[in-house]
Amino acid sequence: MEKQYNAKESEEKWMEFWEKENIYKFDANSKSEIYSIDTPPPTVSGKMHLGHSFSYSQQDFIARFQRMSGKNVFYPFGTDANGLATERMIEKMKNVKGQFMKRSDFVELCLKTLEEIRADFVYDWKRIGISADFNIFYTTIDRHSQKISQKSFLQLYKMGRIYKKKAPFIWCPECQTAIAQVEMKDSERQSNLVYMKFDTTLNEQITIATTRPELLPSCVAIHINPDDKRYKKFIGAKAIIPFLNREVKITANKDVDMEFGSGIVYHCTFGDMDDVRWMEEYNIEPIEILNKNGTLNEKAGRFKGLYVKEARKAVIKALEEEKRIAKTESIKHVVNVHERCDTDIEILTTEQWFIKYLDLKDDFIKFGRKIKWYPEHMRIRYENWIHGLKWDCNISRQRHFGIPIPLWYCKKCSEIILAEEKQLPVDPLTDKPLSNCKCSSNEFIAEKDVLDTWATSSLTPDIAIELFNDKEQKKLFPMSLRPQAHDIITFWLFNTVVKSYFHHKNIPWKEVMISGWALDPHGKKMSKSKGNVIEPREMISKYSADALRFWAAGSRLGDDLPFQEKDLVTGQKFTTKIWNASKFAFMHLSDYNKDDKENKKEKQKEKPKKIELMDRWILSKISRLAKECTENLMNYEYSHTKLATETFFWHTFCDNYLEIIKDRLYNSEKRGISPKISAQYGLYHSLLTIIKLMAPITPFITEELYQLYYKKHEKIKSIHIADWPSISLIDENAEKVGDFFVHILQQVRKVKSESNMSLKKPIKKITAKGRIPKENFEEIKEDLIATTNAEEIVFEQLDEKSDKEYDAIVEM
RNA sequence: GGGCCCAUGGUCUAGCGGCUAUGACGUUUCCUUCACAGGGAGAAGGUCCCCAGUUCAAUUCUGGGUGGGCCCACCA
Repeated sequence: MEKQYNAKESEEKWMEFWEKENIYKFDANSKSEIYSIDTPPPTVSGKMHLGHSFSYSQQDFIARFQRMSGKNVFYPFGTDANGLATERMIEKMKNVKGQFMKRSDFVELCLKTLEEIRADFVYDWKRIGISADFNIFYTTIDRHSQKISQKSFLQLYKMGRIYKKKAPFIWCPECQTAIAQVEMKDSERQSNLVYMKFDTTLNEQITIATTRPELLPSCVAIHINPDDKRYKKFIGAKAIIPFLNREVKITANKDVDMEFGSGIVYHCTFGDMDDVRWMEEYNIEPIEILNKNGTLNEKAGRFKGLYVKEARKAVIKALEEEKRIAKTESIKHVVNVHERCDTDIEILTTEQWFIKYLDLKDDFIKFGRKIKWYPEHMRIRYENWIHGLKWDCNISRQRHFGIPIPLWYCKKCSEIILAEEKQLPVDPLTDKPLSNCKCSSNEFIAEKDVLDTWATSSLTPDIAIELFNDKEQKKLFPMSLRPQAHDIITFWLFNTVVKSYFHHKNIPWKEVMISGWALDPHGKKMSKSKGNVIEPREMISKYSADALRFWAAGSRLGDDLPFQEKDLVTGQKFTTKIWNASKFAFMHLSDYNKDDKENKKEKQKEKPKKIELMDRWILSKISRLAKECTENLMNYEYSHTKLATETFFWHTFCDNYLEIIKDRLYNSEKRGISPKISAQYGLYHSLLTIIKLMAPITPFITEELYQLYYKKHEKIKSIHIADWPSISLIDENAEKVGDFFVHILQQVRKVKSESNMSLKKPIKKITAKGRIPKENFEEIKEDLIATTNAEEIVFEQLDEKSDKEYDAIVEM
């Protein structure tokens, strides 16, 4: 055994070993209970970040625990390669523009490129020890996923849940596609609030403040709060739009904030979703002036052809020329931008596909309550989101790369012709329907839109399960667990419940575990723009994957944890310590079974006839520990397992137990062979239990130690498929006596330390006082003399009146 | 504006109606050739955010406040 543990070498070795030996392979034919995990497929655009290593480690603790507990773990791995994020990455990598290419060519390029980078991307997950079965692999864009996603679309269509509608929706002029609510993010910026003067039919001007003067040609009404005494008189009159000399109504609207700007709102097409709502409420016709690429159209009159930002300047200039600007204020405000490209979003009326689901809010909440949430309070976020839903789910995107919406339109009668399930996956642009239209026409127009990423990612349980045959599928659904972080409860989790509701009339998983986030050292979110991003690869090469996982086990499930590099040192120290302790143990266990011939016939061949009291003590203590850890892990409380095992290992096992048994191990000629075998027995089982309890958290070092010694006795190929410890050797009296031992030992150490003595220095006499039976004291006396290095120890029984449980008088 | 979570020695964290409040990092004194100096034995360091209530008893339960984080909505 090497003097020092080489984490890098060892971790790479075992990572390859696990893969080669198929340690984590799912056995579809096994009769064991299945534990299935619907893992988040990480987005391939970009490297693994620290947040990933945090939450994936946490789910892996559970996967490994369940596997060792005898479950047949179904743990597929997928990547999310669908959607805009990927499209943009490929465009950048290959220096192309999707919109100038034939769709099929572009998609082919994307698929090819993804194939090139996949191994490198997935490597990160393997490297931190994720115990998924990487052979059960999917990407959300492969043919298999396309088929399932399109099938889902067709089924929903036939259920009457899908409709196409022309409606104002959030639009990104840069990507030129509709986007979802969740794809927007806030961007705070400095803008000018321009106070514009409009003429009115009352022959008195009104002043309106806006940050978007360029929308002026699209103004359809002016809104004033009826409670506003300043402007009340204008209600019912008309305002005249500058440059266009168009009259618009001035209406009463209670939604108007009298405090903001001048207290008057000009209602445009469309400044925000309020404008859309008001349009319906007041039955006003929109005047759309924006093209899909963000330029103004002919309805904008003299501003036609300008991009929004240019138009803003031009309108302000024109207003100035007519002396219509009262003042300009510089304000800080928040605008919505597309999270992928940081472009200001607009609201445009386009034709989009929707899933109708607003009527099912109550059912979704009911389903949410059928799932067991860890931690429980995360369910409230889910319900909150559902309560706040205002629109049906938009699922169409006007992009090249994505899963095509599987239908055509009849050229003659405009009838919709759906693809048939047997022809999936289908691309309407290159494929044709299998039969003619009812009107007997065989000419079709392809639907060009593709499905939004979430329309597919919400099917990950189906995608994974449908890789198997019908019989196996039944065993796999609903899945046991959905692990993920809390930020995507509102879309990925929610959308998956929705799809499962429609397709299975059932919840997709029985339990969900929601991880927190890895934050920067000051408790702030990590982001590229703040420059506070920590690279897991760097941390792994500097410390180790085990150290990183050890850190990830340090906070309760659901809690965010600020990352501090020094915490990785703790994990690293742990691996060193357990390496050294094992080195010691294996040295003393090398002759263990050999010396034990007399018992070899029996089943428990290595069990000695008499187990010494202090060995019964450690075995009893560790039995309790194992039980506690098992219960904790059943409830996803891996942090308790880590803390309890770590503390036990370091203090109870290393500082005390190893010191106590040294004499019996080293000096068997003096102490006898039987006490030595007893110590070996205690050592063998307590260390093995510790290694097993830590195996889910630090899989590499524990595998290394298992392979070095235990494998030849335990005969199982890897510790990660060995049995979870169910050791049950509780001995209350041994615990009581052992605790007495430890207290006396501590007392002696304290006295020595306080007088600056070496712990090895002999002492004359110890008077050990306690409440244990005298005969038990005799049993531990020799160990106690050896461990404390005392010449003489006398025992005194403490009586009932004493306020102390233990006491020791040390004479030097 | 709405919701959720969190608040414990300098830093991070465990915990619980009653114990001297857990552990790690850091600080500090000493020890150490026999697994480990990336170690061991000690020490110092806390009004368990504030206020009120429930209780024989509150760091723990309830209400209010303050501060932080996240999600959602709004932002003319």
